[in-house]
Amino acid sequence: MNDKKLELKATRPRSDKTHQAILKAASTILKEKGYSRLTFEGIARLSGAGKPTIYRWWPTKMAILIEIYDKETTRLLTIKDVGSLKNELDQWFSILWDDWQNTVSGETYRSILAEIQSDPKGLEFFTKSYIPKRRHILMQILLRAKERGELEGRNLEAIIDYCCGFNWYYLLTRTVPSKEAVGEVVRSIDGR
Amino acid sequence: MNDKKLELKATRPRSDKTHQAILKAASTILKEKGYSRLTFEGIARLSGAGKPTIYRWWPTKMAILIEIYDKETTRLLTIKDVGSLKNELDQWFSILWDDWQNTVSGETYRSILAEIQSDPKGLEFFTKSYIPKRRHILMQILLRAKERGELEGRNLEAIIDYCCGFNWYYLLTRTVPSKEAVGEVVRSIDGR
Amino acid sequence: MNDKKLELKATRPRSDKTHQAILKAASTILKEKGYSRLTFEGIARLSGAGKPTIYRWWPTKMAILIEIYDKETTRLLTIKDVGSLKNELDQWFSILWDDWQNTVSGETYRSILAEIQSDPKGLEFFTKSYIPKRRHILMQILLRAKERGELEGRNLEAIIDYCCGFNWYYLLTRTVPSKEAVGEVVRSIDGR
Amino acid sequence: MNDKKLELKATRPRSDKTHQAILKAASTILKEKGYSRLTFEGIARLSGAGKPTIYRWWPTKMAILIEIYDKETTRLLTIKDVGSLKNELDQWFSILWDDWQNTVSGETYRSILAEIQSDPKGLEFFTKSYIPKRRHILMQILLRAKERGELEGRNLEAIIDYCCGFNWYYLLTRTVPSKEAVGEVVRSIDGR
DNA sequence: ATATAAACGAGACGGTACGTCGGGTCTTTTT
DNA sequence: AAAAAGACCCGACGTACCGTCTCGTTTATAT
Repeated sequence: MNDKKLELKATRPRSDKTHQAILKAASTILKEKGYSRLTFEGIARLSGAGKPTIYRWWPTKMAILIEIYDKETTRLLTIKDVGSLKNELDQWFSILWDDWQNTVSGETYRSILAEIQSDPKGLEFFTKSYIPKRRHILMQILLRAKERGELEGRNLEAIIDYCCGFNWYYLLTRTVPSKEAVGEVVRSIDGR
Repeated sequence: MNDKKLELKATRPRSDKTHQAILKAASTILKEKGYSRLTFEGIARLSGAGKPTIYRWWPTKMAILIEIYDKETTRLLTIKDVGSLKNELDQWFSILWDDWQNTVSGETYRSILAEIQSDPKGLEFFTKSYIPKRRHILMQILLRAKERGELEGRNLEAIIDYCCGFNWYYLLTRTVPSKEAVGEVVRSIDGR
Repeated sequence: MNDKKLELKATRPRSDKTHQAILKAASTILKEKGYSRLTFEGIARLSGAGKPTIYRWWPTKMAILIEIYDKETTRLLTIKDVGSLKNELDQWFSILWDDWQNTVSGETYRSILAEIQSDPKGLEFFTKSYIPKRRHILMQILLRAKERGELEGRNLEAIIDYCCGFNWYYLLTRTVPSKEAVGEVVRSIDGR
Repeated sequence: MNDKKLELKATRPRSDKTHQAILKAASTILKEKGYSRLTFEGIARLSGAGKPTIYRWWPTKMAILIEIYDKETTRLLTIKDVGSLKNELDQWFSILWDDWQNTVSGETYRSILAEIQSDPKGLEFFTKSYIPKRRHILMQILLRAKERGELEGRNLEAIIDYCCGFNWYYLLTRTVPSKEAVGEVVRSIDGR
């Protein structure tokens, strides 16, 4: 992937302009029309790219969605150690929902969850390659807490399951959790 | 709806045979081909019914899915008071996952969650009319616990949120929660 | 085909308006843009019909071409017995080329000949079912001459071959035979 | 074209290997898949050449077809004077059909005829530059006969028209003329 | 028993989108 | 400077479903 430059070929390079135009178009459609109107046809129309060009680089809708999502959410990858489980969890929820609410990333993630219900390969990729990366962030928070002596005897994976599930529940019903609701989840983890 | 009998007309009644054939066909397709292959066209083909007949009674896919789901899950509506929060929660998780795993209801519920991502009216109906009924079951369990003096100062709605979310998380990734994972969730509710 | 009415089915009848609109559109495109621009896509666009509707009734381009051609050329089916081989042949050539030049039928027939070069089923249909009908007209002229004692010992099928071939040669090169050229062919048949 | 060598430049010469590979590939596809599968894309794939290379040297499919056809049919250019119109015509038909049947040239010529129906420039080239060369062969036969006193008052061009037409008729319907059919044509020319 | 009106199967219809093939052109590196 | 090769935009392919429509047939009341 990163050693592409090593296998030099005499060939026209991929057009970055087109690449960006396609992502932009997809993202725009998601924002303005929503997932149900996100079609390869429409992306091609709006971006000015040809359908075959899109299929060449993103064989499934999932692939496009993932790339859009990744562009918007690099912030999440680092939750600073602030010495308190509660604070770090609050920060995690806060950053996540700030993103999901204020950018297209919420609609994008919702779309990914819909998409994997009808695309087995997408499901495979998402659960095997994508989710772990994102669970990892939360796991680090929990492990730091453990080092501090908290979370004795707790099943950290299960905690992550219901934390994520909590978020998915709101996302999929197009609602936003109240501070109190988030507070309850955090309390259920750090035992008050 | 219920006063249909009052406006008597000389008219042919709805055919129950066709009604059942359509539900059967939809359910079969869900089981054998999955959500992505569940189409009105296919249901009509398999059931022998005409497409307009299906549209007359179920204007959206959601309507069919809900009816299929309801047929399979009446059991869930009653969790007996066994005097222990932990036991009742265990029972709730156990019955739910037993259903989802061993009948078509898991695939059906998963399909509903996918469907509401692209059907605003379906989302409206599901969140306003359907989810409350199902949250109610869990709420009763929690309220019974509260009467026993447990769950002091807890946000019961939020607890239900992450309980359901936990289930959705597994359902949508086509996995099944381990006993340990369920145990962790239960523990997080009843505080060990 | 003609006893369709006997096997009555309760179904929406084929829309004649659409049927005619499609033929009209195809014919217009042929006339204005030529065979190379005759596409199902374009016919659908111009006629306002859906592509599937067109494919339902005319599985190949050939089928449309044949129907267009038939609409324009019923005149040819009857060459009157005027008592003279030469006169009847002249009449045949004259009517045929009058049609081919002044209506879309020339372009249509040319298109058919191009089409059968890449559509084996079209070729099969055209040679087995269509050409014979049209050769028959010429054959009747020759048989009438034979009854009058002309064309002794001649291979009538071969005569038809080169008569038709002569016409195809001009049609395919987008030229029109001169009177002298037609005269020469006629002379070669009736032996001056 | 021939003074290319005069404008010597530090330039890479056209690769004859590639040139031959392209013709070979085109010819192979014609033989094995037929005209409808003869595409620039496919030729590039099979020959290993890039599409632009092919377009540089053969701007249209016609150009490739002509070059393939020419490679196979140099024999035809000389029909010996054997002192008899009938014999020379027989020889002409015989050599032509022997070629068309036993090499890829029949499929090639058929393809050219299809191609000119959708390529105006190809038609122009074919009728103006190519057909005359081939008609010339037949014309020489007829002129020799005329010198011998035959074909008095006949329109030689028209005779060539229907001779060629006769051949095209069979070629385009993927049939082969019988000896009797050819005999009839020859008889119609030399008047028995 | 008979008229009536909705329910029904069948499937045609105008559409949208699918995923793919091929046509020509462009841009880059290699020779 | 030509060759080579893959990327590109584009148009069309033939198919699957969508949701609506128009048919002729069936059938349980309501007269």
